[in-house]
Amino acid sequence: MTVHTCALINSTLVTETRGERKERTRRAILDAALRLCEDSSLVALSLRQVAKEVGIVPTAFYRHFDSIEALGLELVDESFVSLRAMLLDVRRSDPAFDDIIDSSIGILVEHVHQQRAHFQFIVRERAAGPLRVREAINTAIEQFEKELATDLVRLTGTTTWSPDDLQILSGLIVTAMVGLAEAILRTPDPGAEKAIVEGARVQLRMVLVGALNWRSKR
Amino acid sequence: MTVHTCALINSTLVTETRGERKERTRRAILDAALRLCEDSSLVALSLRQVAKEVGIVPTAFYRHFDSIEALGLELVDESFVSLRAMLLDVRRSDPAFDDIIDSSIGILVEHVHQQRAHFQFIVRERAAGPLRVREAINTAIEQFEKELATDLVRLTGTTTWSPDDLQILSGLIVTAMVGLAEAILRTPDPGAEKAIVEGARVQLRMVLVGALNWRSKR
DNA sequence: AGATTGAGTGTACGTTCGTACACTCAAAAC
DNA sequence: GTTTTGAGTGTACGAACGTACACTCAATCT
Repeated sequence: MTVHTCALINSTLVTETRGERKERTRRAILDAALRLCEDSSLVALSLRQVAKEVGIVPTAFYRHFDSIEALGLELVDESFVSLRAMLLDVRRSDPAFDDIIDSSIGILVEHVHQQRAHFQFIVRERAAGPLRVREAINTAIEQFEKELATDLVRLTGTTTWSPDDLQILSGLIVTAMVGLAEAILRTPDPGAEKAIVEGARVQLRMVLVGALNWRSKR
Repeated sequence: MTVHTCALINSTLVTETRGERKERTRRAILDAALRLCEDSSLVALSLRQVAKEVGIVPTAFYRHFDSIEALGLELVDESFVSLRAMLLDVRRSDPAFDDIIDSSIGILVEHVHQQRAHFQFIVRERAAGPLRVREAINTAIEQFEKELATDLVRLTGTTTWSPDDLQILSGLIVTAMVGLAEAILRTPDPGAEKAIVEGARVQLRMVLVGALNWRSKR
């Protein structure tokens, strides 16, 4: 004589397929992990903390990830989706030539604020995460450098620049932009942030001046 | 009827004052901590691990530090002694003008190898350490930027450069050099490292070209 | 309608954690 | 020579850790 209740799971009326439900929990785990390691690191994050935050029992974690490290790799992928969205924004906007810097930096700053947790995760785990996570992040950043290098070809024309030098310039720009993101993330005061962003603009202009006067191959 | 043995402590014949002995243990703790957090982070380092590594009982840790965080702050100070030694080397060497870059980078690379653990510690904990540790590291790096800025005055003459722009240029150079140190630390292969160092040289030259053609204040 | 599946449960384990407290015993102070 | 001091010991605790194992029970499959 089972009472056939219209089952109430997680305080939501269910017309949810099994897969949807699983995906929802999975998302909750990813979000909880991102939130919990915000002021420490993946390497100091325990499976039990995550489970408690999500509201599941510790062993249920394994239904979704093999380990915290595997979860971390997933977060890396997810974070770099944010970054790619940013790059698309940058490429889509097609400002006048001497506005490229201001425009790009503006987009970066906006994305850092909107995806603060993702950027913070990448910056932190790049230096301190589990080995595989660090590797994944650095591979992705190298990929960005290569893409930026090909973008630069379009801007400069390939005449005076060797591919090597383009790659190196690209690395310099990426380093500066990562540095800007880091600086923003560690600066809570909006006033100080404005100064930092302005400084980054000037830095990129300096690099641009250097680039325009550069002659490859010597 | 006490046997008056010539006491053997830590397998060393003792003619050690009490203070010396304490200092020795303290050093052992600092070294052990630096070694143990090499492939994780301070935030994942336990007092018990450190104690076991040193060969003392966990509670004895408190005779030297209040907490892992306090130990971390000490390691920051210690690490920056290494960095200051490097800066002294850079300033002491007084190469021909267009060798400044090569010379400075050479010194940096050498110090990164010789003080690998310290550099790695700073880079990792700057991003992922306990709040106070992160703050201490960033304060010290900002200090470096200011010092470099005053050094740059000597090189450029203050005529065409505003103080602000000098500070900004200094920040760019420091960012690039931190980036170089990070890249070296994550690159085990000496061949790949050579390419990275060469890239950094070119980057600095690009920045230098930009600087030479820069005109402050627009 | 009945059998299968699998996300989530509950209990239970051996470890490790930080820390409290009472101790030892040689160096340092008197 | 006696007292004091303090680095290091030893035990003991409750809490958190990862994980093994047997479970439930609704969605899905047949």
